[in-house]
Amino acid sequence: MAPREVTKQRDAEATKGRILAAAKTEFARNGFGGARVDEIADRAKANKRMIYHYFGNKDDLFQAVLEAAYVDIRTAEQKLELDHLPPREALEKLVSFTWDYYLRNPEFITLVNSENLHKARHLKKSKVIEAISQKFVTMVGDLLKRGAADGVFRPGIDAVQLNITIAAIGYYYLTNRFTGKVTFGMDYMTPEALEARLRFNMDTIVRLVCLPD
Amino acid sequence: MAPREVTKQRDAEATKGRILAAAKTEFARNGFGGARVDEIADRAKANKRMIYHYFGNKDDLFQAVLEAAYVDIRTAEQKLELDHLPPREALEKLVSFTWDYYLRNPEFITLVNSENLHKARHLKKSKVIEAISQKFVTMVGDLLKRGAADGVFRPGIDAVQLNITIAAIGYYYLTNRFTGKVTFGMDYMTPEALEARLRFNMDTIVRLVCLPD
DNA sequence: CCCTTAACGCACCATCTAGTTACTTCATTA
DNA sequence: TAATGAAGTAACTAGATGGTGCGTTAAGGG
Repeated sequence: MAPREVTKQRDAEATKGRILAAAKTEFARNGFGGARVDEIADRAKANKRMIYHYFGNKDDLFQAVLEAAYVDIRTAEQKLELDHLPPREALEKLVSFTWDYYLRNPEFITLVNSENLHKARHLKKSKVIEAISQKFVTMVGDLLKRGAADGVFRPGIDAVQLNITIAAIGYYYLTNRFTGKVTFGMDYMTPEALEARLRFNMDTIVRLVCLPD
Repeated sequence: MAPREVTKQRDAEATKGRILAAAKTEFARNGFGGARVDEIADRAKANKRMIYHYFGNKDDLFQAVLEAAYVDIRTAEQKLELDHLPPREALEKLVSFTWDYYLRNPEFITLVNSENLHKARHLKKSKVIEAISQKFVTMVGDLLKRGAADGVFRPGIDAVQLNITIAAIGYYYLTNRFTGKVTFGMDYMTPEALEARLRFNMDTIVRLVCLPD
């Protein structure tokens, strides 16, 4: 008889998955220091002992969450297939993808912020991250070369600087929306505000990269 | 006989100042949650009791630190006197000032990050911040109007969006330099890297705002 | 020179928190 | 079906942490 997956009472993979998901939420909400292991256990409907059993300690759990988050965004980026599009459309797709990703995965931003507060001490230990990130830089570098060859992009643009800028103009807007609301008095998250920001960012990048026609 | 300021054994203002400075360092280094009140007391060479005497509790102390930080940057901005310069030079001055301020006041960035993690709950309670921030938006708005009237800036640029972008491209680079080093493999803080980033950012903003000549 | 006020210090508490010990229960397989 | 190992649980600990009670001492006015 086939194993009844549905009503399995003990399922290591499922428990690990629930812990990871709960940890992501808790770490994103409170940062590494502010996150509580007990809270993660409760949210995961798992016993705290299981966290230590599967992940070792709080630091290693955070590292696992962070690695998964990076793998997720880098994987999504690879699926963009920018080389199938004309340069300018590819550039625009990259800008709106980055924006949408941050919007749909708000945990990513907070996790990265927390990790930078700790000087990337978890990410440093990770081995998978560097390789997949390098592929992304290459992808954007290839796009820039192609656009320049086609005479639609300015030549000589640095791929890393451009990547940083595309990330920055979306990321900063979203992560600093709370203090931003106090200082500028505007709601950052209305559909109109979000749309206006994407338009502004698109304009910024196109003016930076494209040659006037 | 004149009071001997030097050898004063009890000095409320001086103690308050040392506590505030120590708190700024500790909060910036570890975030609100990670900061330790005992550590602040030690660093300030003050008794922990004094912190609660002068500032009430940890939250109120953080609020005081944050307010001081915002007052500092907004005051420095007001001293720029952008209206004494031709529009394009004024714009460039604003970009490099923002960059330099973040570089010289790394605590500012970390404090703001921590405050946003907590959804600006301290800044919200503050009364002084909104007013001085509004003055800054007005300053940039006036510059944009003047530049457009002079025919050197594109008309219709939103002052708040521009402010956010100028901040973003510097702020993001600096706050995410640790994870950035792991993912992109470059040292963000060498003099050459810093100079290259400022040049790139200047270019980004000029292309966004100025009309081609 | 005294006396009130405020700066300052010590020792302590209640609570929280990462991590552990010792145990029970289920699933698989020989 | 019995054995074995992994999944899961509850109660606990040691140390940290924000916050206080209460006593002491310096400063400055009268």
